[in-house]
Amino acid sequence: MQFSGKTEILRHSSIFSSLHDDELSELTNLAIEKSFMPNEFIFWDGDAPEWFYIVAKGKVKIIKHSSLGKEFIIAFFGPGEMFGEVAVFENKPYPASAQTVTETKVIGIKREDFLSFLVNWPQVALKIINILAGRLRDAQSRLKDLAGERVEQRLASVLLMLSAKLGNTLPFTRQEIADMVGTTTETAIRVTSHLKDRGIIRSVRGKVIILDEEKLRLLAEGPPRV
Amino acid sequence: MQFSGKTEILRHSSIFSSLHDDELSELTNLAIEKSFMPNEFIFWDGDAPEWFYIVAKGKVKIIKHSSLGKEFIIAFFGPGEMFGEVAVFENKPYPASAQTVTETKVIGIKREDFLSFLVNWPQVALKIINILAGRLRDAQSRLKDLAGERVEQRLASVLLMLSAKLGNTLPFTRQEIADMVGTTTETAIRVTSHLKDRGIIRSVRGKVIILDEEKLRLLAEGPPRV
DNA sequence: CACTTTATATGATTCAAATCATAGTCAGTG
DNA sequence: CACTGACTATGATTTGAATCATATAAAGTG
Repeated sequence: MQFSGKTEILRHSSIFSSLHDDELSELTNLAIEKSFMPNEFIFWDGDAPEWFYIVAKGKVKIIKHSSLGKEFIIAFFGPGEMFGEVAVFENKPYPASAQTVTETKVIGIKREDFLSFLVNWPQVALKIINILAGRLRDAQSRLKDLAGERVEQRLASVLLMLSAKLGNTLPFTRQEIADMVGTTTETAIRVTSHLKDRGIIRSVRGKVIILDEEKLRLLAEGPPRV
Repeated sequence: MQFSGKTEILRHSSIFSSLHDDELSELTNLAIEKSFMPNEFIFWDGDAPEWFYIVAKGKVKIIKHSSLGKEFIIAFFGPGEMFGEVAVFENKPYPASAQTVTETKVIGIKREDFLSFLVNWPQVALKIINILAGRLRDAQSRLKDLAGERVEQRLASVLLMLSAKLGNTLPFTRQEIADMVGTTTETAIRVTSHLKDRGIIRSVRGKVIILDEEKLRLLAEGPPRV
């Protein structure tokens, strides 16, 4: 049996890792590979939910635009992570847009093919439930932050959430951080500068390096009770 | 075969409606009923995820508190709706608290029992995926609103979301609306008064009645392009 | 039925963050 | 290697909404 790159990618994805070779090759037959340049859109908010995706290579951001055009970043996804699933499982238009950040390859599976496959593989369904639950947890935590916390706290929370996933070096510009935190670029710069002055982070062009996770956590958890 | 109230509740719940009598009675054996007075807590943010719940009667709100104690309402759930699922599926502490609003009865199923049951009933798993996807869609839409829209728009969005589920008469106080919108009670009162003056809603103590859904939708979708 | 509590209402003041403005710096490109 | 666009930086000003302060009205409660 010979495996293409597609199979290997699926094997290492978060939701299909429990499948064995023959199941994987069945799935591979349903999957196609697509390549994108940086900043290309994979789908737009409102498009019909034709495809379910898994990132093979690169980085994808899921975004929504406010009524005035301001961008809000819901999530970044890297190799092995699924996206587009909300639309596919509900059979409603994509609720957000997916745009590449770097040069990116994705695996796409047609909605109906994926759903039929899912019926026969309950353990994949359970894995998906697990991932959706995690994403819901994150979303609810961010909702609370956006509704009730100050920018500095929210920014600290976002940095912590990212570092839990990516480690201490976070490859994001202040603009991207602002769009995740729900603030402006200027304010994100001011706040990160302040964190830098206090020795909590180090800041390079296009990167933020967390130096003192403990202090950051204190910040995220509440205002300093002076 | 005789069915208790529990069975009938499960039969009419969103996730178990596809099950047949013997499956339902199997499930009923795992389920217990609990009753709560108004404003009682069913679980607290941070508790161990022992139980998965379905509302049998009454109304439950899922809330998170900001670092300063401000309450944010993630959702209200009524008869037939599940809650506590995020914690159960992730096997991590509940990410929010569940508090009754009215006198309430719930059906509880032990985490392990429910997960074992789920393994054997893929169609229930698929239904859960569907519901989680819907909740994630809502959460992401609210994230965008909180990050980028003004209070009036956010409030309009929340009213629309509620009316899609509950009809034109919304049984919530301004305080509850404020806690869903992510604003203060005073501001929620000011904004709803303004909507009332414009004939978009009617406002009674503890209730908001939507009169002009179309105008409300325009408000929610963007600032009037003057 | 007096009394307390909860909900609605509205004005005055403050404040965090957005907006507006300008400038320096680094990276990639022809 | 000059040039252009993206990124970081910082000051000045404005503003939407929070906060603080009262007041009235409706709903429970002993």
